[in-house]
Amino acid sequence: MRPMFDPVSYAPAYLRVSEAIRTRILGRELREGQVLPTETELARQFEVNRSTVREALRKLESAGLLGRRRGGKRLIVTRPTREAVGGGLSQALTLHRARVVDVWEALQAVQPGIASAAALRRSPAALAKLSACANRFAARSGEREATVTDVADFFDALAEAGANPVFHLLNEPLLRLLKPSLAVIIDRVPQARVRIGAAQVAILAAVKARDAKRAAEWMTRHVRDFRRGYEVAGIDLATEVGEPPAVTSAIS
Amino acid sequence: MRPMFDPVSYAPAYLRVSEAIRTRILGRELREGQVLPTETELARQFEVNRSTVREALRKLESAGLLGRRRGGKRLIVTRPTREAVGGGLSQALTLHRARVVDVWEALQAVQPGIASAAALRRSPAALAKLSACANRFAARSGEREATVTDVADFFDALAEAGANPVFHLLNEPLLRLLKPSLAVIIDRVPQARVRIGAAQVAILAAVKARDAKRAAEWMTRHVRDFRRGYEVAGIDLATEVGEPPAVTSAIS
DNA sequence: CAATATCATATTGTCCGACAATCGGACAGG
DNA sequence: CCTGTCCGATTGTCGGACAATATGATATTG
Repeated sequence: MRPMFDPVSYAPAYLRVSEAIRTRILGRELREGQVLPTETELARQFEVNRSTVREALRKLESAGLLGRRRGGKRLIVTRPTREAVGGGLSQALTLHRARVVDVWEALQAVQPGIASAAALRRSPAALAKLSACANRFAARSGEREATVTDVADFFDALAEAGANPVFHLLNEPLLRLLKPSLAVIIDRVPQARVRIGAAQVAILAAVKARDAKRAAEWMTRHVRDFRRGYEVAGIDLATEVGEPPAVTSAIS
Repeated sequence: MRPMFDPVSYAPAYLRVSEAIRTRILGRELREGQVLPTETELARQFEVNRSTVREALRKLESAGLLGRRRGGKRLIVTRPTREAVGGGLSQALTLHRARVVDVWEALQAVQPGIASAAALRRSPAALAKLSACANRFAARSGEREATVTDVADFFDALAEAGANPVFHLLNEPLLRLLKPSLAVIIDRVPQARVRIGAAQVAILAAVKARDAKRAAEWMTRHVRDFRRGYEVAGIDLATEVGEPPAVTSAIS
């Protein structure tokens, strides 16, 4: 039978406090960079104990809505960094048992769109950055990890060039999850570097020429190449992605 | 000049504790559904105060890694729900000043891929669910909000049919951000319902026939239609998306 | 015996007060 | 201008306390 009443809702104080602050931030009443009142002051205003305020603050901190300047003591209003968002998302994807092939499929869907957005809207500055990424990759030899980073940077610069925050944010977790398997490809597929380099050059040229269609086409090929790379490298596509443990930020 | 030293790192105890627990969860040592030790016990094990443990727990709670059964007292290990992840992401996108057109562009890139994944891999059950969504939409009249939900449900069911957790997770925030503007379209564009309904039928047929190409094509048209809808409805594409304030979960 | 009411205990949510570490800024001296 | 010194403000952490209630065991009843 359909329940006659909804369950009565109750939220502990630390939640109400964090929601109150969150609402202010989302509503732009608290603007980015602004320093939050001190914990004692917040406790006074909300009429709760400082411990309660602190629990609320930890939630917002973890959501990336609050942060602090390096070495700073006071909390300031921030917007979630791409890294933070990407970390959360890739964490979630890991727990949802996403597989290498799932990530690849998503890349296949998203990247061509990103490439054409970049071609349409790239600024000279963004183009320069993209170009720098491609050059850095081309000049690299050996150094597996750095090479992987170069590839990711290229994708990232491309997303940035598209001037679409949605693309830029969605891209981050995908790249993060791509990296480990990409490292294996770089290691085991001799021609990988050459093919990636060629694709980057072609995409760069298309973006430079503001040719969205060609940028998307090359990107499609580029991503398809990764799949080929998985096969040649002998990576099981059904491998679950998982960030290497202890990659997170806290240090002793 | 390049700094000679890296900044010395220090992490407060509540962070170290939360990272320790997070690592255990990510490493599957703590499995989903498992109840966490009590706060007192954790405090004993980590050799910190209970207040400190609680701050750590709030962080993990906020990340969606811990939760509790409805009305429950003890914390249990959970994986971030799609809603939680989507909420965080759309919050971030709001603060990054994503515009309607940005979300639309992302949909345009992602949805065709989702549609073809669905066509390739849909199970009979998923197909039935998708079909039910389409029917519900078709039967709906008036009720703007419910109609919008129907549309989102269709997209969601499609993503689910694709059996790709990446798509499914990425889809949620996009839909969430789409909704407000979609509501306006439904309100102001008379032919919107008919066109959406027709697209759903066509996509459904393609998915049923396992015709990935056709599913993607229809989806492309479908999404393009939304853009047309924005124009007809007079929605400024540069409007920033923003969730309606106070939509969050906490109640007095 | 199954279902239910009763009760004791464990656990969480919240408060209070305290203190060390350190950040931020003022201030003085070279 | 850079450096060293001081002080107050603020955070991180602790210990203890208590009310409310979820949990699990036990007694009661049909």
